[in-house]
Amino acid sequence: MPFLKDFFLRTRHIAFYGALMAILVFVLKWLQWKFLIVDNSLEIYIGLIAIFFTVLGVWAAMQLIKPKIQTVVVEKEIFIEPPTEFEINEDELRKLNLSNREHEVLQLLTKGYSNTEISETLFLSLSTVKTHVSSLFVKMDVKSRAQAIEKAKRLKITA
Amino acid sequence: MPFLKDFFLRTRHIAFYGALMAILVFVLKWLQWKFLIVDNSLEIYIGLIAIFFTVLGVWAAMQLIKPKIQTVVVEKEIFIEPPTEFEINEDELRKLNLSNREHEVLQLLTKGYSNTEISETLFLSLSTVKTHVSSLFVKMDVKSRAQAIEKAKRLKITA
DNA sequence: ATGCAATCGGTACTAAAGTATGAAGTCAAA
DNA sequence: TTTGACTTCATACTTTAGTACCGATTGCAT
Repeated sequence: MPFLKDFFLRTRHIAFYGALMAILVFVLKWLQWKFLIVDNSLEIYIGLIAIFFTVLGVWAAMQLIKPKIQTVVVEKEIFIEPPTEFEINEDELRKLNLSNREHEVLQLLTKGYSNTEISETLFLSLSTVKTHVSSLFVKMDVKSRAQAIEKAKRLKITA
Repeated sequence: MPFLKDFFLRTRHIAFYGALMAILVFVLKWLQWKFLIVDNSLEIYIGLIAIFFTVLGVWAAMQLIKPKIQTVVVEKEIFIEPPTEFEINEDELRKLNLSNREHEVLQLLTKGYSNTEISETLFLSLSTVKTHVSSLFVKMDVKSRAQAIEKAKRLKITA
């Protein structure tokens, strides 16, 4: 019973437990006297005792049970990038003020996706993709997807 | 009292607890009868009850509170060479086996130039540029200038 | 409630890209 | 010299990209 050992090691709680026991004795004595008078309520008395000590036991156990510490090792892959530190240029990206959807489209566009491929990937109509792409070009100040890809790569605003 | 909720949720233990309680009632009745005869041992009786239910409470709590597991996630950094196609530049470029003119066209193409702009820059006809671009796509195994730009940038085969 | 940006979608059109095929000159290597 | 790769250019065609306008809905902030 390792928790008992821990229990006695918690010396700073001994005084508290002592006091608790003292109070308990008083309560029990009172209950004992009262129910001896009433006499036929011994079952109730015992029941109360049982409930009380059950709760006490639960409470004690909760205090004493130390949480099991489970160590999970997660392998975090880190790619070495010899030539340049690959960092997305958040500043430049923010300057463009792209909407979420436009940014998604840009990600695929810079991977060489055609408008049709983008529409199939994002479950959009070709029309919608064209709309997003056009507004992208305006915001990026380019005139073709080729320029958009070149600029996005140059400014490192894509993953 | 969340553990009470859990207690009732553990339906497969209900039968066991029921049986335990039945046995307990018998024991109590026997103790009650015995100590009512002996009468002066009520304190011992109560003490046994208290100890029993304390132990019961502790035991129950230990059974029910075990899901309290503290998980510590430790990230183990594993360094991985990025896809070995990072032989970069000259090697990959040579693999493509591009002609001089094709390489020139590729340089401009990856800068976002249109076919017309390339033709004007290199003093070629639009037709010639298209020819070069088409053979470029074959050699680079891509299907559009967008893919060509993406691949060229990825393989770092452009200036 | 009203305005606004974002999102989605459409039609219609133009521009550009891309394919296929052929022709012709150059130039180095077999 | 013949062969083959490279280069140049052309025509004809299909496909994709891009532009311009439009309408509808949603959600958010004033």
